[in-house]
Amino acid sequence: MPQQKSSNSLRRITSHEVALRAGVSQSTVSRVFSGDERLSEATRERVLGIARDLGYKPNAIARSLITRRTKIIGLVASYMTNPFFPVVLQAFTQRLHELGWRVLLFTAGTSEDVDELLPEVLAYQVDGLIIVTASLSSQMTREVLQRGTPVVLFNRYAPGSGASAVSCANYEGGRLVAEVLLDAGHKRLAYITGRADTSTNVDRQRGFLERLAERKSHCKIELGNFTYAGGFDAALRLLKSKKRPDAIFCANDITALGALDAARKLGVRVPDELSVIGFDDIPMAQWTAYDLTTVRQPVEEMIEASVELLLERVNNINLGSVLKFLPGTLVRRGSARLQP
Amino acid sequence: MPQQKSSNSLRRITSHEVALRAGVSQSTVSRVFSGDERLSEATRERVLGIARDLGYKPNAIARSLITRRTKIIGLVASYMTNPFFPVVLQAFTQRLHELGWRVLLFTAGTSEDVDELLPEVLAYQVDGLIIVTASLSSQMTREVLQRGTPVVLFNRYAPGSGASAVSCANYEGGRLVAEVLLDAGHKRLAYITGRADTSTNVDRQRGFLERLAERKSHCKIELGNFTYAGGFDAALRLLKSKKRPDAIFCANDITALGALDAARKLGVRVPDELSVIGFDDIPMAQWTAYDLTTVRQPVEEMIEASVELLLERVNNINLGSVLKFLPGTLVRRGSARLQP
DNA sequence: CTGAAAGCGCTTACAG
DNA sequence: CTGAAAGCGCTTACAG
Repeated sequence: MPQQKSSNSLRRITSHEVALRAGVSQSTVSRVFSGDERLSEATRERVLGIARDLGYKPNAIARSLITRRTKIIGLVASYMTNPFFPVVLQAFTQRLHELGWRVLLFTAGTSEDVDELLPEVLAYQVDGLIIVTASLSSQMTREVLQRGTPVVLFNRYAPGSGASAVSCANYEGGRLVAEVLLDAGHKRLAYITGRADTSTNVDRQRGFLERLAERKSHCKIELGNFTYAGGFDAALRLLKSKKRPDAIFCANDITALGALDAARKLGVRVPDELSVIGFDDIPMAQWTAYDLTTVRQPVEEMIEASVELLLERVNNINLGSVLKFLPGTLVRRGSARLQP
Repeated sequence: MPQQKSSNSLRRITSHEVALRAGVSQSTVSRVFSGDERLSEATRERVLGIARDLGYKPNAIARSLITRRTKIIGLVASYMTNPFFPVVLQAFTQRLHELGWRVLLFTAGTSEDVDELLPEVLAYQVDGLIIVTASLSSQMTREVLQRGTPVVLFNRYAPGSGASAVSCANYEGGRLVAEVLLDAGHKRLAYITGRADTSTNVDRQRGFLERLAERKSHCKIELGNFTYAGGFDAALRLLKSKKRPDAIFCANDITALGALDAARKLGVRVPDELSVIGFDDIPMAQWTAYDLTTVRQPVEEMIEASVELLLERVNNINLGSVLKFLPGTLVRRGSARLQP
């Protein structure tokens, strides 16, 4: 097949050309595609037919300029190494697409990156912003909200920032884990932390410790940093210590998988000698090598709630901010010895 | 803090307002931000200062309309359950951001979804398209290319479609695995397939089988579907059969992890009784529970090459399509008994 | 039910 | 070095 000449096929079709061929005004063509009611069936059909023939589709950029709505949501994500986030990302884009919105994606390593990147996102006039686990500086949050762009934080919250947020009820989740571990008679408890600057870690830890305290118990704490390697190393330290724990609660699943592999390496039998509980319920928690007992985040409901909160505020900028905490549920698998 | 009135802060600042305050024409403001050379330092500074005070940033949508360039790349991805793709996604957005491009994200389950979604992407006048592992129908590919939007396929290719593509040298990778397994004296080989309709699976399998045939060997084949569960079940079938294999090559890493867990469940010792080799080198391949020997895809180079191919074609639509295959490298870990 | 016209917020020849 | 003006491709009052 010879190299195809693209000279004429390159011309993007506009509503003017469709109008010309259909013998109507450009306004009429526009009305056909903007869902205007008052149009005779005849003209609508004719325009639609010609548009189809020509492969015409309205230019969303031009439409955005005049309507001052892009129908684009900016999605800022980080920590893609945690398998929880691809799942979340996928669910968000799926849901937003279903509702007719587009997603402009930003991934960031650090929160400074986010602050630098955000003006670029805003230049594209996104109608709203979803921040998945990346953290926004409170100053930037204020700026964004001030220009009338609603923000929803997912999996973290920042009270007083003006941003709405949807998160798992991490505090209650932490309490729940403390409860079931104590109920099952565990005596030497440990917690492997996530990043100290995240509300997820802070709340899970606080819930766990507070419930332990209420029941006159306590626990060792090791740093884990929300990573597999962090969990592995932390568990190694715990399991090699003189009074080895008989139960470890990990700040999230990926940490717990590391802890389980540490136990496996040391020959510590799970769950007979050691119970391990995580948080998230990522796909790997079900893998037979792990069979991880964990607190499941209600991802679907969290996504649904986030999108709803955001789109409400896109439509009505005057709505105040809302913090929403959805309860997690304990998923009992083989990595923890619990009462039935 | 009382509810803040947003009535006036909601007005988006335009170049007109900046011009007014700076006592210059709107054209001049525009020139400051479009990097026009011929401007006195004095006016440039003054405009910049006022813009900063007002929080002005050019509206990218308006700019896109007039320049007919959005600086947006559409990224279509699927199979987010395979940990390889989040890594790729992250790397792509990072790289494109560095170069000043934005990413409009589309995730799709099936290829029919992609075909349906694509016109929506195109409505936003994306300057180029990267398709990560999702498959585009050849008809849709043709349409996209015809309107002058270059396409790069990542991790698959479609010769004759007109789309450029970057992929790992999967065929050679398959041959390499055959070679090292035979060299180490393995006698009973098996291959666990991925999805039959993907070039990655087809090429890895063909390379593996052809090299085996050249060395007068052959292998069993089981269906794995590129998933953990698929790998697990396939390996279970293989390992329970009368003539149990002593080496399994898996179409990708996630499949191989399933296979390793199947071996673990049956008490088959790795690598003494069984060698397992994967393809990709996902983060989990390093986990101590797996320590997977695998063919590493040169992700960084592949991303770099894809972005380069794409942007070249964005700048010059007349460039022909190019298929690029980058060699993978064997990463020797503990899951296979190989010669040093 | 339909058209002419204004305008969204920019860039960029064209003059000077 | 700078300004006035046209125009990117739409939507949407305003008339009729």
